[in-house]
Amino acid sequence: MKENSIPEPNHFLEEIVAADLAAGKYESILTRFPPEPNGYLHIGHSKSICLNFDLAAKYGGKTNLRFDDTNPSTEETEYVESILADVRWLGFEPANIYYASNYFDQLYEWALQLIRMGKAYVDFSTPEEVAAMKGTPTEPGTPSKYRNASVEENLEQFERMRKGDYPDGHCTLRAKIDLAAPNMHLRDPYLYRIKHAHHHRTGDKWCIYPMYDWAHGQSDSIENITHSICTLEFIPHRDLYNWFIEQLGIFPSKQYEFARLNLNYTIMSKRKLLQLVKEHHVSGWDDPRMPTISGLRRRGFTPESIREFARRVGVAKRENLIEFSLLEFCVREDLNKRALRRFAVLRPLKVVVTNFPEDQVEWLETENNPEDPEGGKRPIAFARHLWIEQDDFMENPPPKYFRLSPGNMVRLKSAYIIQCEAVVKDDAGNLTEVHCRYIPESRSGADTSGLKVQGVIHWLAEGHTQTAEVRLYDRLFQVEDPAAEADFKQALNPNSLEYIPNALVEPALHVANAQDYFQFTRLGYFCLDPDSTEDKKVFNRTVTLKDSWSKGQKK
RNA sequence: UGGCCCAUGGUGUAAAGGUAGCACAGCAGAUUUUGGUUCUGUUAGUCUGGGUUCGAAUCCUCGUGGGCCAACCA
Repeated sequence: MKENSIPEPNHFLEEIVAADLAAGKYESILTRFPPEPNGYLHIGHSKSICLNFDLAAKYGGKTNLRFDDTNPSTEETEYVESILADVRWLGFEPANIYYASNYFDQLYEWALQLIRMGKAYVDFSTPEEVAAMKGTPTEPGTPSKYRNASVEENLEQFERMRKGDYPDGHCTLRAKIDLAAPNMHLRDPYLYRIKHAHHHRTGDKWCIYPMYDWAHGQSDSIENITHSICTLEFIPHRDLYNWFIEQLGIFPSKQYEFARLNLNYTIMSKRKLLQLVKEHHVSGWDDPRMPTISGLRRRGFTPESIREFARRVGVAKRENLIEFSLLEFCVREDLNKRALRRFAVLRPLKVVVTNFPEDQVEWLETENNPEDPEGGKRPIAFARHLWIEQDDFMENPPPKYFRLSPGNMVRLKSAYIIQCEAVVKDDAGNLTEVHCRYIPESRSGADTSGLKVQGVIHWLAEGHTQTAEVRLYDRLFQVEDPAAEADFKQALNPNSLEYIPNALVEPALHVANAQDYFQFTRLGYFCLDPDSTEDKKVFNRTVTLKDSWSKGQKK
């Protein structure tokens, strides 16, 4: 690649790649996304996925997906499948799909090599003993009594570990590095532990499994990964990463670290997300309130909006807590352009148009998407009996209330202007009907009435509706940073989900497909939930529309 | 009190010794048959103290604040 063809970098990792390319250090770059298949991917992972794939694509390289499956007790095939599906849904296709477990044989050979070099030993100390012998950050560690066993002895014991002569936890293989190192990770780290567990890929072939540090850098090296990008908490591991590669004399992959994504009002810990699932605080990993990719997908977020979000949050090394409103902005921006407009009345209030004939239906039309000139129009029925949103009528309105109230006029979108003449209440004093007259000369597109009204509301004609269930979501937690709470579950928002079992929607929604994105006019963006049946559709609210009215009211 | 990483408006992120910019959020206005969209304007920032320099967000340094590290997790 010629120097003048190297794209302009936009963040420090791109600068590193651009500089490496300019210096001729690599002909092309290779990155990897290395999830552990012990849970579903979340929005934080999407930052890492976009970073790795986009970085490689921008600089003419490729990206592998590698499952970091070195711990059989927490990993499952279900997670492998969901991760791959999520990566693809986001719009990325890995150059290769690999597993760290593919390299178990090689890793084992390298462990033997390290033992022969006198740089690894089998230790029969208990975890507590090892912890004590590690010292503290200010005091050096003390050597284990097994540290100076002969190469032959270590080879023999490691072979017995591998053969299954010992129960779980009986001993470990440790690297012999530096017990006085200020970096605690260099104080003779564990390489292998015994786990008589069934592995999702290798089955029962092994009863010893490599630790992260022993597996990760070498896996990168085997694949010739040039830039191994991980999060900040792995910074102290970098010395170890380099040490192993140097000792083995293998391809020198390099590790770089960036700050992971944090989103306010939610959590990113897979452990905690698993807890929410297992304890049924949510319906599953794909509950639309979850920050998982599958949850966001079910909620109605588009892959494009998530990629745009990942681009906008930037890449740097300082800790951050991104505002949820940025994600909302990204999805609204995308959905505004593509979502089909439809009328839906969530909480119906009956309107009787007193001067419209009882048995007549007038067919009007309204646009499918005002942002899309090619979007076309659809017919809507107008009749004497209508439904409007309860929120769109107030008997005693505050100042600047533009909707319907006694004596006031409002435009029924794409139809007529109506004026409220009377309200009807039941014996208990509850509002049951609003009586209005319509202005025949005010028909949309043919308005000769000369009237100016400020409010425009959505509506449906009685008998020309379908009943649907609508699910409204709010933030899952009521505090900005639930992870900082003593008990994050105490911070759960009890009102994060509201069911509206009998909302009215226009008949056109009967043919809604799972991949459709809708805007229920004036209410927000919605999508079809997989819980839908032929008889009853279920819609999820992705996000509300921006609402400068209710915002002003709350003040 | 060992080592490492970090510090720019409310939130993110640029500025590689030379006018502190952009986005989101906020506020105000214009347009609008979605109180949406679009457009315009606007509020608000270099953690503190020293030093180097003609000139410091940037380099050095004393602090301060935040984060990470002593799992048979990744």
